Amino acid sequence: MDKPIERHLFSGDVSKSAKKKHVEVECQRCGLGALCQMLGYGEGDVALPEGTLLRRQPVSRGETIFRSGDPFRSFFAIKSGSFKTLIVPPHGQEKVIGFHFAGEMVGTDGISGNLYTCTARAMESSNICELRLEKLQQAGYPEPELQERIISILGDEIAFSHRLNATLVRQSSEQRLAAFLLSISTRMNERGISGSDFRLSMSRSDIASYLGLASETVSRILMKLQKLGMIKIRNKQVRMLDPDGLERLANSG
Amino acid sequence: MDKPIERHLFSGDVSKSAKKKHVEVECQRCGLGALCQMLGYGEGDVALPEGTLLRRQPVSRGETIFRSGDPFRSFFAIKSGSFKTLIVPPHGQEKVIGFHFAGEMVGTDGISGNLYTCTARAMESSNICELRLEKLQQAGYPEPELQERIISILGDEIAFSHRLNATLVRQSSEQRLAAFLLSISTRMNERGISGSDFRLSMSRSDIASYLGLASETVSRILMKLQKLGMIKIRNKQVRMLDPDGLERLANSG
DNA sequence: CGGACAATTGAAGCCATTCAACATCCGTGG
DNA sequence: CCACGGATGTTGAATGGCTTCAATTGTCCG
Repeated sequence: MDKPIERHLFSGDVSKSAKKKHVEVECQRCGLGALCQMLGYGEGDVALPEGTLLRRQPVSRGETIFRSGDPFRSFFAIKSGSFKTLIVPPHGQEKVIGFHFAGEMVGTDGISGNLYTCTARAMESSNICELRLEKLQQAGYPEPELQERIISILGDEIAFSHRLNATLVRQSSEQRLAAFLLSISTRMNERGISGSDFRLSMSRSDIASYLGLASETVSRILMKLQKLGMIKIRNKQVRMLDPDGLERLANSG
Repeated sequence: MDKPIERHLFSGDVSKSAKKKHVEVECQRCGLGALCQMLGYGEGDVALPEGTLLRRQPVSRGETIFRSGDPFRSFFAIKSGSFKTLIVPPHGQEKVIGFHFAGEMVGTDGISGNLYTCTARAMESSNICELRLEKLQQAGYPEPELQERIISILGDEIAFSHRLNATLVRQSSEQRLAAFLLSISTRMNERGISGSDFRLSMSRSDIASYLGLASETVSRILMKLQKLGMIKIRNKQVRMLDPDGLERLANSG
C-alpha cells in the first residue's frame, strides 16, 4: 500500500567536512541501471553504436543539460551530484518542479511530443550518463525489453507526481516541510546511507519554489521544527531527531 | 460522501441514460483510439483473444471501476460521461487528483508496480471501453507499436502532471480557477465538444479538493469571475465569455 | 578580508479558511 | 404534478496562516 516513491529526494553527499568528495552511485543502484545492464555495461561496449551511451560526463554547478523546448534526445542518469528541474511559464517566474539525485534519472518528460518540457540544471558539480534513445532505435536494438523498462520508469514517474500533488495541495507549510524531509530520509535509507543525517544540496528558495511557499516561510518552519526537537538543522546539514513525530505531523489532517 | 457501489458490468440500466442525451465520443477522437485502431476496431473483432477489448460498458454515477491498491489489469477509455480519480491518504481525507472526460483515459497510473495507485469513480452515468493489457500480451500481439503508443500516453500524462503542479503550487485561487476552466475548455475542444459552453460534471467540493481550496472559495471565485464578465455560470453550466482575459489572469505572476 | 549572496528574524497586511446561516437544486414519494 | 427533505451551493463575518517588505546576520569564494 504505502510503497515509497519519493524518488526525487535523495542527496548523494553525506559528509559535512569532506569538501569535494563525491559519493558515486554504483551502476546497480542507478536509474539507468536496468537499461544499461541490458546493454551490457558490465562487459565493455558490446554491440552498441558509437555514442549511444555516454558515461560519466562531468557537469559543473549551474550548468544546464537540457532546456524546456529542446528536442528530446536522451535520458540522463545521475552518477553523482544533484539536479533540479524547472519550468518557465510564459510570463512568470521559474518554478522548481523536481529534485533529482545520484542514482536517479532526468529527461523522462521529453518522451512526450519529443520535446523536453522542463529545464534541468545541476545544483552542484555532478556526473551523468547519457543514453541516446534514437541511436539505440536506429541500431535496431531489440525493443520490447527496452520499451518495457521505459514504460516502467514512466509509470513510476506518474505515480510519484500524483503523490506529490497530494502532498503539496491543501497541506500546511509544516506538513509540506515534514513530508519533504521524510521523503529525503526514506530515500537515503533505501540507498543504505544514513537517512538521519544528510545534506540538503538545494537552496531555501528552491525548496520554497518546489513546495509552493515563500523562502522565509521555509526558514521559519525549519527553525520551528528544530525548536520542537524534531530535527537539528545547521545550514544545509540536517539531522532527523524524531521521524515518528514528523510522520504524524505530515499525515495529520 | 458517495457510498462505494460495487461494479456491475453488463448491467443494462439504460432507462436512465436514455432520457439524457449522452454525447458519445467517436473512436477516432478517443484516447484508446490509436490502440484500438491498431487492433482493428473498425473491422469487427479480428484476431483478438476473447475479452481483450470490452466495449461500451455502462457505469452508473458513483460507481467505482478500480480502487487504490487493486491489481492492474486494464486501461479504460471513456466513451461518454466523466470520472474522477482520487487517493485516500492513510490518516486523511480523500483527495481528488484528476478529472477525466469522454475521449480520455483512466488507469494509466496502474502501470507502476502493477497496482492502481488511485481510485476511479464515475461522476455521472458513463460508458467505458476496457483494454485488458495482459490478455493482449499473452496473445503474443506484436508489442513494439503497442508499447510505443503506451509510452506516448504515459509521456503525455507526465507532461500534464508537471503543468498541473505548476498551476496549483503558489498560484492564487483566482489563477487556479481560471487555469482550471481553461484546461477543461481546451480538453473539450480537443474532443470535438464545445469548449465555450459546457457542463461541469463535478461538484464544487471536488473542484476544491482538486485545486487545493475550500469549496466556499470555489463558489466565491466563480461568482467573482462572473461579475468580472469573464464567464457566465449557472449551476454546473459554464459559458466562457472572455478566454483571453482568463488566460491573462491565469498567467499573471 | 571583503563583497555578494543566502538565510534568518521581525512586523504588518492580505488572502483563504472556517464556522455559520441561508438559498437552491434535485430525487423521491405521496 | 407538487411537496418534501437531504444534498449541494452561496453568502457573510471573523480568525489565522502565509506572504511581503525590510533589516540584520551569516556564509561562501574570489
